[in-house]
Amino acid sequence: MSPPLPRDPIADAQRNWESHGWSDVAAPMAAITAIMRTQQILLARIEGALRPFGLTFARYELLALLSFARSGALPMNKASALLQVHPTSVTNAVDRLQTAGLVVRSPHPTDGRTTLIELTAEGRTLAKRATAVLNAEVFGQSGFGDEDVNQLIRILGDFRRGAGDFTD
Amino acid sequence: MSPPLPRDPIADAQRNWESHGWSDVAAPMAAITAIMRTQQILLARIEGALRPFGLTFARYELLALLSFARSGALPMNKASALLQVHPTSVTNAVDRLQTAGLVVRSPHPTDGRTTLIELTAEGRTLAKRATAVLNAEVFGQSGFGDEDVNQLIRILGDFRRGAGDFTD
DNA sequence: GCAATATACTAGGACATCCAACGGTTTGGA
DNA sequence: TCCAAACCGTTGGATGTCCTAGTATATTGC
Repeated sequence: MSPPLPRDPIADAQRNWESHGWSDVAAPMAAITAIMRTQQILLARIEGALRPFGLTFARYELLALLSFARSGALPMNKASALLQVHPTSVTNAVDRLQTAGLVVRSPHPTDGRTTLIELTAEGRTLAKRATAVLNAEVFGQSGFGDEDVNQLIRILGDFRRGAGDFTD
Repeated sequence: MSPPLPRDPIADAQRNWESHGWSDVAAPMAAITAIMRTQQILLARIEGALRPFGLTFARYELLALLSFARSGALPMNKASALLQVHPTSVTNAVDRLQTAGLVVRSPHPTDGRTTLIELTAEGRTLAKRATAVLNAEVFGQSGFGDEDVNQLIRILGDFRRGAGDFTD
């Protein structure tokens, strides 16, 4: 951990934007930059909590998604759509999870094109243990106030809907 | 662009958390996951706007930072601290910017350990043009309401201060 | 029924990030 | 004064993401 800076670099950037005649977009610039930095901080916390399990965030998300599917199995394209990541990223994650014995690939019974990803028993127990740690160490100590959490869910939900993630 | 999902996958995840007895951390989980996804969307927009200039977001941030330094030059460790990224990331970015003729490395006049990064004339003009495009295409059309922007700046500012980014 | 189109996954390359480790430089305490 | 500790930037290795292209399978239209 490097020591804290004496001043908020994003607030400084916002002031720089304003003094250069870009006042109309200075605030959105600051908000977007803050989102970038916040994501970086949160990702580091999450990956730190998952490291003892040999998981990354991408692989954990896939495990968690499978653990919520009633059958414990999903087609790869479905996983790609629900996680909002590129199909190649799913392929990469499945490769490593399969090597670790946490999931297995199996052919789709009727559609020869699609591949099913299925949780193994070890995968299911590891997902449960990893979720418990994430809940305790990250989500339970997020640093956001309760009301701020609700604001974030609403603001970012509006944004994601507007960006075409979903229609609700 | 894949078509929008019929339902918000993050809201579904929040419901799954609640139905599994993790109601106390379901909301922060949803907020944090939403930040992850929002960052992904915004990063894709930014990189799309910068691609015509041959810049990535990391390289643009460095160019912009240098353009605001009065002398147009900064030590690498200073840039690393202000951008909140690892020194190796700065090394990587400087390598590519220098190859593109946008910055040059120069030795520090008094401290033999440190290297100064300095904007070239082309680097300065490219930074200005790229900023204009980012302002017009990304920051000016963020999709966040004015009041939401202010909320984000405050909420994420509080979070970053609490995470040790700065003391203000 | 067969060709054309669409869909699903894989392969290889480009980038960025982090970590661990390594020489070169500076600083501060013995 | 001198040597150990701290600091600075770079290198190499591992991960993850995206993109383009290619291969195999399904579906559609004539």
